[in-house]
Amino acid sequence: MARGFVTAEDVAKRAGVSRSAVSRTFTEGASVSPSVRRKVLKAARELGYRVNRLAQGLNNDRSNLIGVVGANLASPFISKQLDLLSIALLRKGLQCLLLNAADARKDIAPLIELLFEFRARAIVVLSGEPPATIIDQCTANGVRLVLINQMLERTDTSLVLTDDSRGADLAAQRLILANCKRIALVTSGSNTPAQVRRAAAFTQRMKTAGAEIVLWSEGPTSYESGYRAGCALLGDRSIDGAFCVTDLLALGFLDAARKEMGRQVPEDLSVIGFDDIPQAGWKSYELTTVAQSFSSLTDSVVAALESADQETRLQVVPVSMVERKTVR
Amino acid sequence: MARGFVTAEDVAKRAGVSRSAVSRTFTEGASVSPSVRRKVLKAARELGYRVNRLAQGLNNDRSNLIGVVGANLASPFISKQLDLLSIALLRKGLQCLLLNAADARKDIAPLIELLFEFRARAIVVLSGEPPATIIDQCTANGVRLVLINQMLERTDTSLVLTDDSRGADLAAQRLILANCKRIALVTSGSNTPAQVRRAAAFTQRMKTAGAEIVLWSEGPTSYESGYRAGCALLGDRSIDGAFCVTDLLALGFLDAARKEMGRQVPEDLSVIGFDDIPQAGWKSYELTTVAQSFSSLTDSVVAALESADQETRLQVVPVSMVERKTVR
DNA sequence: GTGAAAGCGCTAACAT
DNA sequence: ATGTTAGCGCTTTCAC
Repeated sequence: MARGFVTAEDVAKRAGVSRSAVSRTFTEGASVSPSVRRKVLKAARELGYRVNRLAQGLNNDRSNLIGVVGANLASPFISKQLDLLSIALLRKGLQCLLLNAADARKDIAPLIELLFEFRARAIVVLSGEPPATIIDQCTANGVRLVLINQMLERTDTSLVLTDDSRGADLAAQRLILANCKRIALVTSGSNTPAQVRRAAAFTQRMKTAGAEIVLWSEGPTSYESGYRAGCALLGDRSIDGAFCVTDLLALGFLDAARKEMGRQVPEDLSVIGFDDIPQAGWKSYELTTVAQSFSSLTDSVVAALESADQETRLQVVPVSMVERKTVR
Repeated sequence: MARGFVTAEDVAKRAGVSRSAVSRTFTEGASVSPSVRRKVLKAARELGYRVNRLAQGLNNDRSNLIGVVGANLASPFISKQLDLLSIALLRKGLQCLLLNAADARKDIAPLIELLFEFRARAIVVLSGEPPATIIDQCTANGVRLVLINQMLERTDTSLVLTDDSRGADLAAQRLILANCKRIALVTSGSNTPAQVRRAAAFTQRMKTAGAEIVLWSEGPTSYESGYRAGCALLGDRSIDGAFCVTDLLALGFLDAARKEMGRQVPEDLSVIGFDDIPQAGWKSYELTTVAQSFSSLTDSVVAALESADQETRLQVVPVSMVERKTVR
């Protein structure tokens, strides 16, 4: 015992009770008499006792770690999500084991297997989709899996989905209202399920409205990609509207339009984004965008984590149009 | 055994060896013959064996979890740091147990104690300063503590510090070079050690240069605070320069100057920030700022984590001026 | 309500 | 090099 951590046995000795009494005092809903309980608590406080979660977990064959895997943690959207989620988990007495999938992107399987080693209670996937075999293992081992904004249709995972189609539809309607005729649809080369859904719904709606669409889909989902899209597309002066599937793209696009291509927004170009990240509200942009509620997204994840049953819980988080100043 | 995890014993049986043989094959630098090793690996693969880190940790009295505690995870600066750090840790075979101090701010002690319960190998504090008693416990238990941008002077913790004074000095020099006479010094009401150091060094330098300083120090460290500062301060037309101790503040300040107070930047107002967050480079801002290298910051943290000795390792990460377009 | 004892899956002496 | 054994700190029957 090089390290000086106090054990339940130490506490038991000091309190003059058995070690099981100690265990019971720290176990929710175990039967201990008030007097024993008091003695134990006192001794524990004096000694600075803390349960060893490793031993606890070993015993129950599960920790109260929640595995969180995601990439792109520095992006405004993901970081906001992570911020809220980590707070919510802590409040629920759960801990957040964060695995950055930056290197793994395509294959988050090893990350999830690592989480198994820790006997994670549940796993939240912020971005990326795990292979089927991994999902099977989760189910087999009773590890609840919560996927955010993925496509997957299985009955044994929880899905939290933004209402992408509705959002894209809202954007389309607004652009039509602004009387746009020729519209840039800006997406990234990564084509995440969410982006695909947004683009599809938008295209659909525009088709029926009889507007023309110019599609751009290159590079990572970043400010720079949006900027590049703007520079490339806006040479065509007849483009009078744009829907960017992500605010980050929209912000870059906007800067290209104004700083590089001499466009007036919203006078001769209307732009709509998606997500409502904090920067969208900054005075230099005041981007009109489709907001997804960060807090209800987090709430949904937590609800999925807590739900007892193993069945699918498909939760869709609502969107709303936030009007600012980039649409006529 | 409701849950179907495979144990070392299962593997041992299948491979026809003892369970210690299994343990050894999965332990770095243990002596196993190639043939046994092969058999074990084969059996393990077939069975889908994964070591139980909980049991492993219980045995060694330490996990390979690195506790990361911080607040404000959604801010560009912190999220970038977290992104890099979580990647670096994963590469080193370490896991990141993330504790959001949003609720705890003042008192991160309970968070660190929680980390003790998990037998975290080391603790990285992204923001906030733990009380002395907690630091004692870390030392006593051999848990290395790495503090970022804090003030603390103790011999038993690792400190990673940005070269704030040098950075502030660089900013001051640049503003003097731009011939500014009356300068706004914008900081937040939270007055973190880093902010205090920057403000102090800046004031110092300006005093010797004979320039006037108008101090602002209110609200949280955010875009909005910077914006408010700009609106409040720039009514005074004689102010011709500004140093904001954080890019987020600078961006808000900049927007207030241009959008609200009718200032031309850099023509009649020079602005410098600190940090070089991604948004500082966006075309709407092109903020001249003092950059701290995110990657060397991360490298320093990892180095501190890995160093064998318990002694202080004060590492200062260098800064550099990045000239963009907000200073004359 | 309480204590004794078994066992969670693993690693590390200790023998062989 | 390999197997045997003894814990790591905890929870949970099982008697009382």
